[in-house]
Amino acid sequence: MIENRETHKWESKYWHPAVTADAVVFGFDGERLNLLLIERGGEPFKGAWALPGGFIDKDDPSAEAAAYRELYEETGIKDIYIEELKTFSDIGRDPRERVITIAFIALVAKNKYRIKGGDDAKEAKWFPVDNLPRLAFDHGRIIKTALNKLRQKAHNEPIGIYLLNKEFTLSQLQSIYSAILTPSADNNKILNKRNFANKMLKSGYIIDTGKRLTGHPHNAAKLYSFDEEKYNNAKTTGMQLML
Amino acid sequence: MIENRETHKWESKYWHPAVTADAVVFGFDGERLNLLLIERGGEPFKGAWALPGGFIDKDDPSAEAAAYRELYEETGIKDIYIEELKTFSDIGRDPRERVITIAFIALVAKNKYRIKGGDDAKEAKWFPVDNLPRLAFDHGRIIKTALNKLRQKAHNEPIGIYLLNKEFTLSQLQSIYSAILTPSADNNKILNKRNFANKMLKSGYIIDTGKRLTGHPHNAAKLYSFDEEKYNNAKTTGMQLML
DNA sequence: CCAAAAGTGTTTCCGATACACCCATGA
DNA sequence: TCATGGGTGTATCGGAAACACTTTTGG
Repeated sequence: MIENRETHKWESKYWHPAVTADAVVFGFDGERLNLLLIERGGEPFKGAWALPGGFIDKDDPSAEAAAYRELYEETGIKDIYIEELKTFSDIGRDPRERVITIAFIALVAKNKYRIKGGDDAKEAKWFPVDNLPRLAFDHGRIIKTALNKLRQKAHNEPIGIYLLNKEFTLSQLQSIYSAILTPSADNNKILNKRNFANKMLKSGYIIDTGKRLTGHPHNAAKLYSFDEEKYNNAKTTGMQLML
Repeated sequence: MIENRETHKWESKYWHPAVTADAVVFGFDGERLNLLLIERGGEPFKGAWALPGGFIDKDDPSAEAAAYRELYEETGIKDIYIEELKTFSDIGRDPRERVITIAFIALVAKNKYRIKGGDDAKEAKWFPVDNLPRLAFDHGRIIKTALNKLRQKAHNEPIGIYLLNKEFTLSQLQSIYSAILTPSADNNKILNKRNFANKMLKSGYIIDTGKRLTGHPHNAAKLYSFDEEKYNNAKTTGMQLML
């Protein structure tokens, strides 16, 4: 959110609302699913934490581009997976004026970035999804919606990929799925190492790089990468992709 | 879209765009998937066909409510399944001014309504999805997106239900899935009567009403209904719902 | 030498699929 | 009586799940 922009004026037959683009940014710390939030410096909800985002500018090419821009300005994160979640348009979401929010889900390889406070020196910080601070506006509801969608998607799409580095081990991938699906019943199915590996490798777009990850007191794990092209083919051909 | 509203004025630090709520309304004529469109009476795109919808009013409780209201005003349809699809926010979507559109998918039991022209006497009409007229704005793109999502959802959710009356036969339901999934490869799987029936009945939320549909030169088909409560339970418990 | 986690072979079992056949009805 | 579509029993096959065992490495 850039301050000190000149004032905008309108006159129209139709009402024009304020519109923001906010992102629910998920990361993975190796054990739990995390969420990137920004501490609010001013009223309303001063001191509470909010989703990265802000008002769409008339020069933003699209809402998605706005979410991307805001995220970069506020946290320095870019080059990530981003996808629309849902709009939130109820009356009373913001005490100042009516605001329509277009919410996005973003998936980041968390360790790839050292989060810095944004341009305006507000603090950005990762929180485990099961231990969130006080949230501003209706962002708690947005996060809940995002979590549901993420869990849903985990069944059909290889989203875990986007939370890891380009090269990853199967157990890293598996622990992500555990973290995402934890409250769900079908936990046990995934927990089996053997079956998880089978499913991933059979899919055809998890590629063995030949490299291995060393440095722990046990067998060196194989490093895999994700073949996006093969995945896209599979996606347009048939279905039944993940777990 | 109600005309003759008083003029709105603003002044704000942030830009405020015009926002519409449009619905991609699907129906089923017993054979093919249909789409409800409205002929445009004025410029731009005069004579082309557009999705039902219009500008969100400041009194609409939400974007979804606005889509619902517009649909009712323009076609008389209400009490239907409606769900958000995606927003479309590119520059240049509307030649007059920048417009952000929140698009919805609606599913209707087509034969339940006799479509009348709306308040403003514009014509509303059903078209088979594979034979659409000239479309206004970027509505062709929106429809394409909606079709993809519908096909996607058909695999995981019992959406076919919403295109039929409260009571329906299994073959009606099956022909809907054929119509939705037609271009897809896994057509053959569904085409088998036996397996389709098995899958539906095993799910637990397709209930035999005990009644039967007579009047054709063959066996009277059983009428089923959809148990929404059981479905919602199944949904929150596990997954793997449909085809 | 042990603990911890990687990696892989194999059996079992259930569910999806395919096929087949009978039934009811109106023309 | 016949064409049409509804309804249902069941054998087969493949893939998911469960289990078990070996391997590697740092402490």
